[in-house]
Amino acid sequence: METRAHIVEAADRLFYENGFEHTSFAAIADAVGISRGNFYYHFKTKDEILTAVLAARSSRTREMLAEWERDESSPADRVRRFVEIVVANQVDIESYGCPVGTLTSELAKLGHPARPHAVGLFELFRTWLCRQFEELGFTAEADDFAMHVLAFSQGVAALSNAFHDGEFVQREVDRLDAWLADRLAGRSSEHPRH
Amino acid sequence: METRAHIVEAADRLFYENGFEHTSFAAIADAVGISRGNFYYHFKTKDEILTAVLAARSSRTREMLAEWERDESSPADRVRRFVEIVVANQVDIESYGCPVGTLTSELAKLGHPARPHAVGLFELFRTWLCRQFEELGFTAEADDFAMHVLAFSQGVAALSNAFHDGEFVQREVDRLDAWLADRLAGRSSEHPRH
DNA sequence: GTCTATATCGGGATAGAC
DNA sequence: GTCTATCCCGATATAGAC
Repeated sequence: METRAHIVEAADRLFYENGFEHTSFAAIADAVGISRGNFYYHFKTKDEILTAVLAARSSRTREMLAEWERDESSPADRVRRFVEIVVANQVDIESYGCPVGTLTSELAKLGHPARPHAVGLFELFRTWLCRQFEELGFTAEADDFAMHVLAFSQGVAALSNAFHDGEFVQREVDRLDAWLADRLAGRSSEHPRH
Repeated sequence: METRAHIVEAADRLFYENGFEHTSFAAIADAVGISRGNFYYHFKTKDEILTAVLAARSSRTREMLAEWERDESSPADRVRRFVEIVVANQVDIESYGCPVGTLTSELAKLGHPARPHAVGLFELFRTWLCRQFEELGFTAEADDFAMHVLAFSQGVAALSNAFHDGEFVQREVDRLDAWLADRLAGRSSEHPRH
């Protein structure tokens, strides 16, 4: 039982670092410390383990978003918390890019049936961000703003991965924070709080 | 002689659509209409053809940027021309993402020695955009602005690939155009807007 | 320059012993 | 549940004929 969780954990990391297709069963088995034969007792096909990894990432993401919702009292701070990911995960992103974006892109090129499942990870962030903006009073623009923040994260991650430039990342974070502050400033004049 | 060019052309397209690692020699040979054996007369290793594809993309990009410089008289229009790529190439981007971003990301995960060569494609756009902003009078912020526009393109491409949403793309293009207009309006003023 | 045939290797997947 | 041994296939790469 515990072995299965170990496999998913190792595969999750290897898929992120080396890509889904490039990661062999041997590499996963090696990382866990079991034989290839034993591996097949837990997962019959490579797609099966991909499904398990996606499910694990999905529940981990849900937990993280719920945690942010508990930690940060204001929706604006929650959005800022999301924006900060590119700084908090900077080391990994510089080496391997965004876990969601790179996997979605790879599965798209492979024409893999699990692609929508990977897009579902994007949707978790999208709807969560959307809700934050709705709570801030942006009923009409909430999804537009959510997608804008999501696009920010993907753009910064892609170039952080290409150029390894921490100052660029910080400048973009500051820029988005300023954009957010502008939205909030414009809103309170037209839609005063409570 | 012409066969070599055909191979590079086919490989370029297949690397973009299906990814570098996923593309087999057989698939390239098939697309060109030659046998696998003949293939090795022109390219000895897979890395060799990748180098040729990167060189082809590099010269094609240089030509495109030079063309934009001839077509558009003002630097601002040239930047807008770049921004419009995500609309002009929307169909391909929805299916395969950005050719530069996805290849750079894949080579990073593979730990491939040609990765810096792929990053060089980003640098072509970066320095070109930087020069446009310099010509607009932004000496200090030119590279910052260039990277911001580049990040925009990567973010939009990634989410366009994930969600296939043309309206999102247009909204982001409009948003960046507005940002650019603000920069241009504030440039000669002492109190620039955000 | 182009072909067919083939060597070699790695990875996904299975069988069966313990 | 875990192991070793093995099958099978696809992919890189080579040899040599035409």
